Parts: sequence; structure tokens; C-alpha cells
Amino acid sequence: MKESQPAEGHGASSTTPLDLGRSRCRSCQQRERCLPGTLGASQTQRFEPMVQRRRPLASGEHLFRVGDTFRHLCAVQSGCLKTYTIDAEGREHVMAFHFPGEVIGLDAVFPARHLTSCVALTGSQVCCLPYASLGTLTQEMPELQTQLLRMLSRDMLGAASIAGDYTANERLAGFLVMVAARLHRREPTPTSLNLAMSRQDIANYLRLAPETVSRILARFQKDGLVKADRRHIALLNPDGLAEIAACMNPYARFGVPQLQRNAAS
Amino acid sequence: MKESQPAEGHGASSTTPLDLGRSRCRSCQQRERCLPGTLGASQTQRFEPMVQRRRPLASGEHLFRVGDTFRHLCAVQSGCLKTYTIDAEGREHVMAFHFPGEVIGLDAVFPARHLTSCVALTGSQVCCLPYASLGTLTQEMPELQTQLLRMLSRDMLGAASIAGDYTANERLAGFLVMVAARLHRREPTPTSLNLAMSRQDIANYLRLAPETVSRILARFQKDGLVKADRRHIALLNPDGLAEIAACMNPYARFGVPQLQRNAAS
DNA sequence: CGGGATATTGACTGTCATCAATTGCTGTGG
DNA sequence: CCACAGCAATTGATGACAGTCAATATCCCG
Repeated sequence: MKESQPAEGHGASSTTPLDLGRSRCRSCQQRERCLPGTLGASQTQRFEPMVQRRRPLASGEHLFRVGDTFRHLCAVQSGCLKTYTIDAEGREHVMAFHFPGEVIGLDAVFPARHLTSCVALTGSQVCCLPYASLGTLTQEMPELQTQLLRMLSRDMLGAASIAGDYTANERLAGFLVMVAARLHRREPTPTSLNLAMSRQDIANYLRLAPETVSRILARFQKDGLVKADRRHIALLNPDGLAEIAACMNPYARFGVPQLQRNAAS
Repeated sequence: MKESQPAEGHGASSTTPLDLGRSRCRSCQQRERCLPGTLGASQTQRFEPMVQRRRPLASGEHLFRVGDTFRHLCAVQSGCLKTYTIDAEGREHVMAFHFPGEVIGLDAVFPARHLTSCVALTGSQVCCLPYASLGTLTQEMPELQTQLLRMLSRDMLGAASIAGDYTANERLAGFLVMVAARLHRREPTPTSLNLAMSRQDIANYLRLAPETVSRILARFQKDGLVKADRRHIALLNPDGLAEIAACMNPYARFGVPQLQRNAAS
């Protein structure tokens, strides 16, 4: 059973994106990784005023919920969020975690409605770009469209990675490696993670039972790969983890067309 | 085996019965579902000449392979293809099947290289739009960008659907419903499918063993849901299948989460 | 018509889920 | 300040779903 608390926020969670003044993309720490990352100074100046900064989300507060009309693209400035759905059987499926610099909501463009809910796992600061402005802006700034496509493309890649048929070991190792890679604030790659998500969240993301997550983590610890203390996880042997997860890494597959078992020729 | 470039210079292009000189989006059966679907007549006329039509792919021929540089977006005009990867362990993962009117390659934008291979499952006709032209065209035609985003968004949705934690039954039922929905050439929804993919392909797509696909199909047949004869599958009870797969349907989750209970099994 | 790939069916195994009990952390109130 | 509630995480025992191995059956293509 995959249930979790759809953490109750306040009733007005998705209705009022209080605009607390203007965002300052140019001085934002996440700028390079974010949507305006490829824009020049003047373009950034043009871009900035379109962005609204929301009141900070408290842990458990929702950014949007299933069925909400899709109004803006959101970017995480700080904190961590998850998008998820509860299916007809009551099981929670975590579609993605969102770290600083990442954009949320690209999958809602098509139906113009959110098919997922998005909740903050910790206090989080989020910037919003009205979807209506996006069209105008990309018309003016080709770089923006390029960046948008790249981010979308990257999201698809990430989704495809965990969608694949891998063992529980591989998926969890891949998860740790991925989180480490996406958390780099300034260091090359952090070796010490402070996860914002619970075991249950991780399990629902990786299609595992939370007990299995615990057990595998214990095994990794016994093998000297990690030191796991609740939500703080130290990667003692990142290369070892990466090796376990090697099969999930899409970049590891250039050049040599390996022995193909099931491929059509 | 290498075909990165469309065959145009050869005199051989005149051997095929069809006029291969240029694409005729305006008269294409797939136009509405395809990239230029939202364009007006004059814009379509502007769009058309940018599109190259490839020599038809034979079953088993590759459209691109892992590591190829990403040059164009491709649209399926007829036939069926699959994109897949072979991981470090030699396992094949089928990322997606591609039916007429669908666009291939959007996930390769980011690294500018194909991280997957794409092979035709039957004889297939494919149209190619150079990625370089895409930027120019979307600048001119906002509708094109909208359509592009919608298609991307839809792809992500599809990927997320099968990525979730569902039982083998649910995934296979969902697969059948999805294929039926995506194959509608003109009928409302076909009740009779001629699959282009093997059991192995389906299994690799759904993270199952091919034996499991067979077994579940047999069970569905025993329950009167389908009539499966090799690659020809008749959906005897589409609603029953849809009900089994209900939990995978992202649109079923608006307002009231409660579903009507009819005959199960 | 025959060989090889594809599909089906059966028996058994293993991975991971489920059920259950316990521990440990955190915040709250007596 | 400690006791307790409540939740998150761990650990153990057991079982089920799907995978693996193996043996035909069937189709397709030469």
C-alpha cells in the first residue's frame, strides 16, 4: 500500500499567489540553472518583471493541486517539492522531486490543467512565470525557447530513467546519485545529503515499499557505501553507488553497440 | 546500416511510386495530429518546404541510433516505430512506441545527441524537420510552438503513466487501451488492433517478462475481455479493460475521486 | 516444406510487498 | 523536566506476484 499524507495545507493554497515584490533573476543564485540561464543582461532585465515571487511555501503547503487550471510555470528558488498523484486505488505516485533551479509544471501545458499535485517538502521559495507571458517572451528571445526545450528534454530523460526496468538496488543507488548531482549548490558534488523527503516519499517515487528502502539502505551501509542516519545520508563511496546504478545512466551508452539480446536488427 | 542523411541526390528517388519530391503536409492524413496541425493554410505552405520526406524505412531499419547527433525532429506518417536503449547489463528498455502523427526525438534536444535508438517495427514513412529550422519557424509561428509544447507535454504524461507503480494487469490493460486510443485513423476508437510490436517489445515496454504478457493476455481472454491471436487483438470489452487500467488514467482524477463500480474481473 | 523465430504453457524460484512489532525522534502538556 | 502521544524508521517473519528456466506449439519466411 502506497499511501501518504496529502499534507493538508491551507484552503487558499493554490488560489492566491501573493506577489511579494519583484524577483531579481539577475542576482539569483539559481539563475544559471534556471529558465533565464541563457539570457544576456538586457534580456534578463526584460524577463525579470514578468516573474512573480510567491509568498514562501511552508512544509506541507501545496503549490497546486490536481484539477487546478494551469496558469504559470514555477521555478524553485530554494527548498524542495514533490509532484504526485493519488490514483483510483488510493496509491500515491511521486512523479518527481524538484530542487532549486528546476522548473515545475511543464507537463501541464497540454491539457492546460494540472494532472498532478505539487507540495512543498520543506519551506520553499518559488517564482512564477505566467504561462501567457511565456509565448510572448519566447517570441522575443530564442534563447529562452532553447532553454525551455532543454529543460523539458532533461525532464523527460529523468522520467525515462526511473521508468525503466531496474532492480530495487539499482533504482535506489540511482536515486542517491541523482539527488547528489542535482543538489550541487556550489561544491562539485556533495557527498553529504540532507534529504527533504521521507522514506515513504522515496519509496513512492521508486515504486518500492518504504520497508524495502530501509532495508536496502541498511545493506548499502553494511557494504560501506553510505552512512544513513534518518534523513541525513553520507555517500561514503559515490563511485560504488554510481557503478550499481550504471545501467540507469543514459550517457554511459555511446559508441559501442553492446551485445544486443532482444533488439530487432 | 548507417542512414543519417535522407536519400535525395540519388536518381533512385524516382523508383518509388509515391512522389517523394517534397512533403505535402496540407494533404497529409496525419496533418491535424501532427506538428503543423494548428497552422493555417498560408503557414502550412510556409512550413511544408522545410520538411524532408525520407525514403520509407523497412521493418527493422533504424531511424537513428544511440550517439547519433540530433539533427531533426521526425514525424511518423505511417507505420510504427519504437525507441529503446540497451543498458549496461544488456537489457533492452523500450521507451516508447510511435504511431502515425506522432513526433519522435523531443527528448534528444538537451544533449543534442540521441540517447536512444529508434527502429521501425513495420515499414514506415517518416518526415523530418531539421532542428535548425525549428527555431526559425517557431519564431514566425507561435501556433507551432504551442503545438510543440503540447506534444512534449503529452509525451511526458505518457511516460509518467507507465512509470508508475502499477500491477502487471493494470499496465497491460493500460497498454491496450492506449494503443487503441492512439491508433484511431478515422473510426472513433478501433476495437480491433493489429500490433506492430512483438510480445518481447511489449514486455520490455511494460517492464514484464514476455511470458507474463502471454499469461495475462490469456487470462484477459478467459475473462472475455479480449480475443488475442498472435499480433491481432480484438478488444471484446473495452470498458472492462479501461476499468482495470482506470488507476493509470491521469484524466480520471479531477473533482470527485470516487469511481462508479461496475462489474469487475 | 523445413528451419528459425515467436508465442504459449507449465513448474519452480526469488525479489520485493505485506503484516506486525519495536525502536527512536520530536513536540506538547502536565 | 519528564511522560506521553504521534509519527517515522527499522527490523523480522511470511507470502504473493512476477521472473526464470524449460518444454512444446505455432507461425512466418525462405
